[in-house]
Amino acid sequence: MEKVKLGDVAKQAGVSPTTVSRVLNNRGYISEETKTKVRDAMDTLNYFPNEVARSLFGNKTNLVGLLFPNVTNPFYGEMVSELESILSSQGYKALICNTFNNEKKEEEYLRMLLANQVDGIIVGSRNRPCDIYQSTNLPIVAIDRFVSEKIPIIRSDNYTGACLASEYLHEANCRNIVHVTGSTTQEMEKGDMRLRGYIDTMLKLEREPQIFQVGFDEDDDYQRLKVDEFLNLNPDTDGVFAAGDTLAGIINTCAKRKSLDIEIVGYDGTSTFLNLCGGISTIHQPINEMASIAVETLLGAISGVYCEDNKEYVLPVTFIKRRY
Amino acid sequence: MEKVKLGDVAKQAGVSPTTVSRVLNNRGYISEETKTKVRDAMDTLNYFPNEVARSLFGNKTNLVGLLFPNVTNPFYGEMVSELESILSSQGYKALICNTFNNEKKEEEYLRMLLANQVDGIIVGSRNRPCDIYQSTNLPIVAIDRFVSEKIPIIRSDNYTGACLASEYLHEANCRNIVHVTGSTTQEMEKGDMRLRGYIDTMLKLEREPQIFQVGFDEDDDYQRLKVDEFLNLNPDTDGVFAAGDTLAGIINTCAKRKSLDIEIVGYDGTSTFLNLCGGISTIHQPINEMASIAVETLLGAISGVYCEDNKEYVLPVTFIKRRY
DNA sequence: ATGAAAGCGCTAACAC
DNA sequence: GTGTTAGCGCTTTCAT
Repeated sequence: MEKVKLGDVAKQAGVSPTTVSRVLNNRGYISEETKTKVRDAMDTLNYFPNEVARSLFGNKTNLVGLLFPNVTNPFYGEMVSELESILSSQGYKALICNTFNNEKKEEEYLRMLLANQVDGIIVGSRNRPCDIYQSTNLPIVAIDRFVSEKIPIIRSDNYTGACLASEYLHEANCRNIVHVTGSTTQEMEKGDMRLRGYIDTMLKLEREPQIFQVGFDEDDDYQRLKVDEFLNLNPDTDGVFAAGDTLAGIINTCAKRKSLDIEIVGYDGTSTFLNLCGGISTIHQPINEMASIAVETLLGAISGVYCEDNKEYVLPVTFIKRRY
Repeated sequence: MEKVKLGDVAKQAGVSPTTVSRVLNNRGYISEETKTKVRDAMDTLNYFPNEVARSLFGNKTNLVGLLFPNVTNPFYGEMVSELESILSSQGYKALICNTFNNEKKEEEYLRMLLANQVDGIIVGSRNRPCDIYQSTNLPIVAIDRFVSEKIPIIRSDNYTGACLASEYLHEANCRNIVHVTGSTTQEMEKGDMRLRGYIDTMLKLEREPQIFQVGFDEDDDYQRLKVDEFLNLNPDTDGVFAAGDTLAGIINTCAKRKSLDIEIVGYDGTSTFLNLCGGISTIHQPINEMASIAVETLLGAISGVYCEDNKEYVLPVTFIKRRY
């Protein structure tokens, strides 16, 4: 049961390879007669073309690299799922890469993707971008992350989302509102619009911002430990704006175990979170729209559409209130 | 900034393409002198080999197809994440395919994967297997699903897991224990060991099994609706073994909204679930081990290791008790 | 120890 | 309308 190739079909149909190729691609003029002859041959031999050979010739693989921290995180999971679905509907295939926010891994993956001649990349890793991004002119778009001037960003309105969350907690009469975030370095803080939105809102309300940082690269158990520790030291906390839903869930569990009643607002609003975590409010990012725009922008770039420098697509978020 | 190819390196180094290829692959005898000459040329030109061309020649792509319902589901998300990580560490790349349990989609993806010359496939879709599986002899392994005699299965011990869950609910003094499952067809019920474990346990305890089926292909909102309806009709339900954690979460939310106190046990035990859903017990599947074995088995098959017919790897589960 | 030439499976000029 | 030929970028016999 050897692999059937174009030449075999040609022989079977009694024509030249070129003719078979023409039938395959619907190019040039071919008589209906030979067309059916070739099609029959294909059917009986159960032929399908070798995409690797086609890619080599055409310099086009229809392959897109998806570079994200980890599909285990529901936000990235849903994003990747949606991206793949859209890409697939457009005839593209998705290579998945879990970077775990590791610069080194990201770099390796990038090399791999380039070597495999992907037509484009969608990147959502959150580590410092590596140098390769500067030296390639492969079409790339980024999700909620700055990579380089040339690479357009698709993100939700983090600042407004944070304001909504903070205002809600204020209006819910929380007395000690804390923002729990993954950001840990100065550099990250600078670009962290969720943090900025929180701080600005608190200041506007003439309240003191209170930030608690858990490393977002740390594993869940470590985060749980840190949160636990924090709540022990600050048992009067009664309002939390968490920078992500997973963190919100962890905080919720810790609070419940201590019988603390804390009003929590998360960020992301994935369907997984909405299903699993009924009692927690959140800021919903429009993942589907973000994915749509990301793919559209990428495929545009692939087909040569010029994209201005520092382009950003900022999509609106919505507050989802839930208290069972 | 054209793409650098092997020939360019050869020219730069003043040697033949063959020599460059030899250096690249560490084959044959080459003097240290030319080796460094070639390496320098590669460096200055920033050369990396075109994997598509290599694949075409070598008839090996190092590509593996991952065919799963949807990475949005935390179980598949973590499974795919883990599979990709392991594959990547072994020099393989992962093509992700979300089938949404759609037979037609699965078939399209399969064709696509075959056309793209993947070296193997790991499949976790739950629909009826399509015919292609019979006609190919590409290495394939399945996660918790029968595809064909030739295709080994890796699964957790669904039967024992269901027994553990049911026994727990019994011992927790639940008076009305219901099993909520996605299975809807007779065919599915037959192979559904979680269902069987539940029924057998109930009978052993001389209790009446009570099954409630929500379509597992339906979207979340529909499931929520069905569960809601069920709880309206059966408000005395105080114990539920849910066939999956997502379902468990949905049931939990519905119950809380009705202020019903229901002891729930889910199935999967993903880290996402454990993070987001603090109060619900579950049966934990060893996803990492399953992924390990799946990849090991697949790579074995790829390198020609024979695998007996109807091979099954059944991994032990653990009960995780949680009530905040 | 190195190079020339053929070929992986497919496509596109260019002929006829 | 259809076939002949060359070539995508790389690897590998087979010479030398």
